[in-house]
Amino acid sequence: MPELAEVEYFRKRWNPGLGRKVVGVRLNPKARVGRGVDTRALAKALTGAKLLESLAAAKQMAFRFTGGAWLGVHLGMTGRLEAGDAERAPTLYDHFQLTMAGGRELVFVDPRQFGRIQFWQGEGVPPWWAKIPPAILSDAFTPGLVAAFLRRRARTSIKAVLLMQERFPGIGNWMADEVLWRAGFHPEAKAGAFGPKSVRKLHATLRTVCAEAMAVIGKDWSDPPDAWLFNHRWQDGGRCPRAKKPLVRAEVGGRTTCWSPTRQVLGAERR
DNA sequence: ATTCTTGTTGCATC
DNA sequence: AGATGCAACAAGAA
Repeated sequence: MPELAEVEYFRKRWNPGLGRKVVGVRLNPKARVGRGVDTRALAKALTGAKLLESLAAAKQMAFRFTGGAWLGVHLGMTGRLEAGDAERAPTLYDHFQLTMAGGRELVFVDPRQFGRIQFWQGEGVPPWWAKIPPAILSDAFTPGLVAAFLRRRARTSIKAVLLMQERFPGIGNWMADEVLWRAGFHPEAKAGAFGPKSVRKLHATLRTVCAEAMAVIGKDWSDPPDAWLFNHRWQDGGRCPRAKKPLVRAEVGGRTTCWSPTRQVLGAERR
């Protein structure tokens, strides 16, 4: 589920822990979400440390603690963050949990366990945080970067290319479809076929969709307006909110993809 | 019972 | 060497 804006939403769900000290760390040792993590070092560093701030970028979150300790969280497909008190009923999938001074519990829940946690301690920011590519909403994300990337992935469908985190951090399946639908490009168009005008259109639409998603979903998980593709893409018999014609669903780039055949026509990308 | 899934990675192949 | 495609991971939902 979690793409750019959902991740920002979940980041804030741990806000009740800000400024508080960790009094307990629990990682389900059998859970895959802890793969590759030095559990003992993590527990040692976080116990007694104070949570100073949280950050979100792409589909990644970072929680910074005193002592130069950082906890990274990636939600995978089904992960979520929750906060509660001692009254909170545990779920089968509470794989990682921080108990904070005052009794607040910060929990990472993830049934499918495609998500994971990371840990780092030292000066500056963790390497896995520093290497996240420039955000789509940042000045560093330019049409030139998009054009160069599309050239390199020339023979791949634009749908699959938009899902590549190394250039489009935070874009997931629904956002990719939303962008292509709004910009009027067929998901199976080859990335190499995009002309300069189409690259600029794609770049601008990426920014718009990210900004609107952050304002609506990232803010408080409000329901997106019906003018978005989002509300129609999974309904059987769903109709394009602009063309009012039936939407199509098919697998493109290995993922279920939804588009409006009257608005998204192969060839439009050549301009 | 079967097929589906808003993500990523590692590996085989081109 | 770099690009491309796909199975695998796990488990709930329809």
